[in-house]
Amino acid sequence: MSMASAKHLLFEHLAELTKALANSNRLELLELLAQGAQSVEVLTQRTGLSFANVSQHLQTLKKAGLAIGERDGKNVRYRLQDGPIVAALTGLRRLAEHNVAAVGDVRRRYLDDLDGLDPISHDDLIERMKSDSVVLLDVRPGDEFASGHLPRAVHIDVADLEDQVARLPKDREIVAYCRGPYCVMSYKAVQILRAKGYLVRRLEDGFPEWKAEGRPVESAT
Amino acid sequence: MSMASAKHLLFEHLAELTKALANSNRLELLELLAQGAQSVEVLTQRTGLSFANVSQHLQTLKKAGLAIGERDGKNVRYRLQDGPIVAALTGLRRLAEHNVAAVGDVRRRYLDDLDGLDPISHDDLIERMKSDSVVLLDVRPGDEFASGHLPRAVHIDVADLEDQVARLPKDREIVAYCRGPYCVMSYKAVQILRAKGYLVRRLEDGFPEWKAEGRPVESAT
DNA sequence: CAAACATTCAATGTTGTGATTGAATGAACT
DNA sequence: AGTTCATTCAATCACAACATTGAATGTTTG
Repeated sequence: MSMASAKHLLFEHLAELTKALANSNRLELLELLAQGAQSVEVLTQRTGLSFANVSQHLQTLKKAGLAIGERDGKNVRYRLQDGPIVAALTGLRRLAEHNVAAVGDVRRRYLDDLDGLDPISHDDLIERMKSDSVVLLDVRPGDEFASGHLPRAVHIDVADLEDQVARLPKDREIVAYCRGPYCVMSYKAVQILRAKGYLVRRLEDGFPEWKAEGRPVESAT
Repeated sequence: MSMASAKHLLFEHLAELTKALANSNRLELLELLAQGAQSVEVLTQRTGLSFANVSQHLQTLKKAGLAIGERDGKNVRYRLQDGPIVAALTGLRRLAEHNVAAVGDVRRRYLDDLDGLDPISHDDLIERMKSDSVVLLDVRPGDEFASGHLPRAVHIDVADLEDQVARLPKDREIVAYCRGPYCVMSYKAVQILRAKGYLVRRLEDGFPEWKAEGRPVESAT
């Protein structure tokens, strides 16, 4: 094999991997898998696709080395393969936001406008955590919180936030987070809390991105 | 437009962008464009594809907002659009090296074995540059060096290295770099120099990646 | 062992992508 | 103005990707 063809082979492999990512349904599945392992059934419900179609896309992801399926009783639970998958997706997302005007637009229109304040960056949060000057609020569903969350985060499902708002202090800033940059739950939480007079901001991105950067996380015991 | 469909639209856009990347020929073109602006003719020569085919792929890249074509006299010169394109590609490349065993293999077999020493990281190089304890060696063709290079880098085309080796000091470590992680020129340079008793290592990745990270560069005047 | 269930497989039709060809454009030079 | 050259466009064909359907597999439960 000549040097030139080896190089060409490399691009072929890279293209093959990229093709596995280049489908809106698979991107959505990957975002869901980034929250934690899920059965095909749950993924079918959340995406609204047909059962067989979800299974087929999962096979594609598996072949590309992006996802793993493991039998768990009657179900097969899929999860992300280890590795820099979330980092690569974040790179693509940033590129899309920069280059495709529509992407930035959609996000601004539907999400940022709900907020109005800049989200807090990961680095800034680390600083604030050192001085213990913030309270972290995880507003994802309970099972996702259980499978991993930011250190010392308080968990209140966004659906229960109105009722349980008293668990949060008013004298410290609250940083809310959820699944990722397109997840609306933390936006909603900010809305609710701000209406009640809390000092609250969103965390940039969400839990999967935080974890992918190798930052500290903890799991329910 | 409901919230759910907005989210779906987002994945659609993201998939569209990713599709533009998901082709080996376009990935190769992007790598070439990352070196600097090129005419269609030159790109045709370097890739070995047909003229019309290259043009067609370039249109695809343009539509996706990845490349720009500008008339320059008789020729149209294409270059990368501004933005985090190289960063996104680096993310994909790292993912491929991690997940697709063959990619790492090919690279090791054809490149790393030529070297044997770990490349120096960008952060480490910044440190070494502060103390002025290294000499940077740019072994790319002259025009690419002219359109941008690392600060105070010495330029010797790898083809002229044997002849001009005397321009390099033997009492300081040399760090050679070229186009990127799959570029063989810096490997070759290391081979040549090491055979002559120089203390030399490769820089991790190459010029486009360095620049994309926002690290200091300079251009010929 | 049979029934129920979750998942995968195989076959099909439709649509999209990539390469090739030759014609069309449009700037520069004579 | 007409010729030359680089590039793009339009038409075509082969082939791969996607969603759908219904049948097949394999696991738990009674």
